Amino acid sequence: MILSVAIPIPLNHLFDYLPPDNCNLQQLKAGLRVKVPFGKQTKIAVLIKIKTGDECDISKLKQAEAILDAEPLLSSKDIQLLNWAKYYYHHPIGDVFISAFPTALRKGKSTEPKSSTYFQLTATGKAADDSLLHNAPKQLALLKFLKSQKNTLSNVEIATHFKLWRAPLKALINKDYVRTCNAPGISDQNSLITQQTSLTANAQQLTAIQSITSQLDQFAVYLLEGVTGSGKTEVYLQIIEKVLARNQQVLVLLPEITLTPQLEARFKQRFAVPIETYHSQHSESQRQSAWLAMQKGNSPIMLGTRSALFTPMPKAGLIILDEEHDASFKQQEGFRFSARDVAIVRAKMLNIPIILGSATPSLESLYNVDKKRYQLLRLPHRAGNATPPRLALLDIRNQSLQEGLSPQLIRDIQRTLAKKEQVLLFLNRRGFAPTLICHSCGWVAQCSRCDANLVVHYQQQKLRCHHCACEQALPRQCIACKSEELKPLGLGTERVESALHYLFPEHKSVRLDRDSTQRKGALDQHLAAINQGQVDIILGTQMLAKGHHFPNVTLVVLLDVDSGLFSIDFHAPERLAQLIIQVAGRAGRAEKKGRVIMQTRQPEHPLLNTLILHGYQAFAKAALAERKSAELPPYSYQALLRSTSHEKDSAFEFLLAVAELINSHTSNGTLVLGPVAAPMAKRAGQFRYQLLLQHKKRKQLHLLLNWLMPEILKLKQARKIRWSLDIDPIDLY
DNA sequence: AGCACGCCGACT
DNA sequence: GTCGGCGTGCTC
Repeated sequence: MILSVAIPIPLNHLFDYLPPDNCNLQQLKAGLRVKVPFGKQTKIAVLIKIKTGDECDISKLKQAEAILDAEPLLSSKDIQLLNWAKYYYHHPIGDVFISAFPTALRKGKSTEPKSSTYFQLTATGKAADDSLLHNAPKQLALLKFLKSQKNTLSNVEIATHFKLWRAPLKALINKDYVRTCNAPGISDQNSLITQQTSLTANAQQLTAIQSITSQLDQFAVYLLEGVTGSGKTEVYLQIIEKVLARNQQVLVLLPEITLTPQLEARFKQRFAVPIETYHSQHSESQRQSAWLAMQKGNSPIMLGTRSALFTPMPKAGLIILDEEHDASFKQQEGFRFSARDVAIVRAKMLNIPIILGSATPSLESLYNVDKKRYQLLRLPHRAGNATPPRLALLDIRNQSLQEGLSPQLIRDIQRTLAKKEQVLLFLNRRGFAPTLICHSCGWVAQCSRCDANLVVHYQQQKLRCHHCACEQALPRQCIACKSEELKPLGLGTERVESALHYLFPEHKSVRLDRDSTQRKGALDQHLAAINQGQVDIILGTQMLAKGHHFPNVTLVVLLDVDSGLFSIDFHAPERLAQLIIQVAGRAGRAEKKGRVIMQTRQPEHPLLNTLILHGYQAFAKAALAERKSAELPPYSYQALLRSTSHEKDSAFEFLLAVAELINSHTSNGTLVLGPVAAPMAKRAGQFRYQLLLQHKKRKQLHLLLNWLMPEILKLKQARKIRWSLDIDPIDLY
């Protein structure tokens, strides 16, 4: 018998081993982790196939060191999905398979909790002596709490609750859980769902809930388009309740931002079942226990980011992917999968529904609605009395600006402040100024390692590159001509902040960007101050755009909307429109009506006008029409080959060789665009080039790549540089 | 990806 | 005379 295993290295084939000594051959199943010798190292691999001895030459096979799991960690459905992903993304099999596991399990950690107390408790079925827990304050607190419930819990129940402590510690400490959970064991989930009062759904919410819950037993993709504040979460919660009642598991995927705690709180308030969370801020062991709780079917809900996508679920019933347009669902290095696209394939393989939620759906998803692949459900109204904000362009051509603020804008801000309402200013550029220029000779401070200007940071008295780790002291004299006429050029949040101080000296303003919130807890402090009304003007970058509620903000300003209009990337208009709507969503969420002002030097711009006059749907329609006439995705399919090297020529020559390879092969109609220098041709000392492949038929593009990938590995140019393949790239950058 | 082997420049 | 640079090749 031979074990074919996937090893996490950049080689696209399996490696064969003989089973380890004293191993029960009956227990060998795909999905087990195996420890194997590999060259001079040992690696953790995943068992993919079991072959009989006569399929290959046994004589030069090594023997595996150990089988690490008693039962497979991946089911055949999981393996099927990972195999699909490996083909679709043309990525090495071992890398793909290992990405399904939390890092602790990738390193070979045991799936058994190793606490000695745990074993004593499970072995004896008795509650432990307190003195055993002197090193484990959390366990001790839990045990003391459970013992205090003596009148409702038997000793065996105390031990069982305690046994489960790792994953749902908080849920256990919650009295509601203990009360509703007389016979613990997740198999009886119904008793764990709290019958708290859910909010009364409005007509649209009800339609959405009913459409989905009436067909929970089959695959379907629902696009839930809900404007900001329309109550998408309530729809999710009511549907999840139905899925839990069917004794099934739910995976909720969220963008990589700090929204998880808020949603987690809301879920915990609603459901008294264990709820797992899975994101990069958790420790390795926290992620392992969350993953295992789902994998064993012990927990019914997981809230997680992209990396939670492959978490095994023996009782999967529903996948929800919120903010589906968000770019963070695409992995941007290594195995570059789209969690949204793979989640849909997963739902299809499991024959369960998937809900994609967004206030600003991606153009691909709207296209799929058009093609009747997805079912559109709309929540067009804000909950309660809140009215949608009014959007307006403010022409700043020929206006004398004070640090980027036009006279009319300053008057509008003053009026809003006079009404004791808050103002939110958005500028997606941190630092004081993006450029430092010599007024005397024209010298510009540039990064030595990147094709980028250094950004002036006045508070720190530094010039910093926003693309690598480079920084230097702010010079007093021009490096070229020694003149002292150095001028900061352009606008960053730091500069606007100082302008706000002298324009509105009576009013408190706060700046929220990566620099001002680096200190742990700083962001929360600022947000608390804002919500307590201690702040009049909120100024910030991208991080303001998502999720936060500022109920007293009635004026939202995008200081410079033009910078988003000139990108070479065809995704840029879509991104900008989504950003505008998301930022606008921060205004007037309570009773007060909100307005949004966008400063522009392009007041006639068709995209901006369509968005403002006719809304996001109309914008999306127009943008899709443009994509269609240009034969861009989703009307064609793309794959992007990137190369980087510290030598300019070798990065270029590699892609040139690839292009020649394709062109000399057969022309199956694949467009070969490039190689060209990346938009930022040099970054952190590395030269960057790219080659774009495009075809109207996905199938044809993938056939070409099937042939091309092994050929690339044979190219001698490939060994000198680093390269990667990105299927369905979302930024050509 | 690692980690070896192997053949050429600056050092005790 | 060695130490060590990274080009090339292999991993069941």
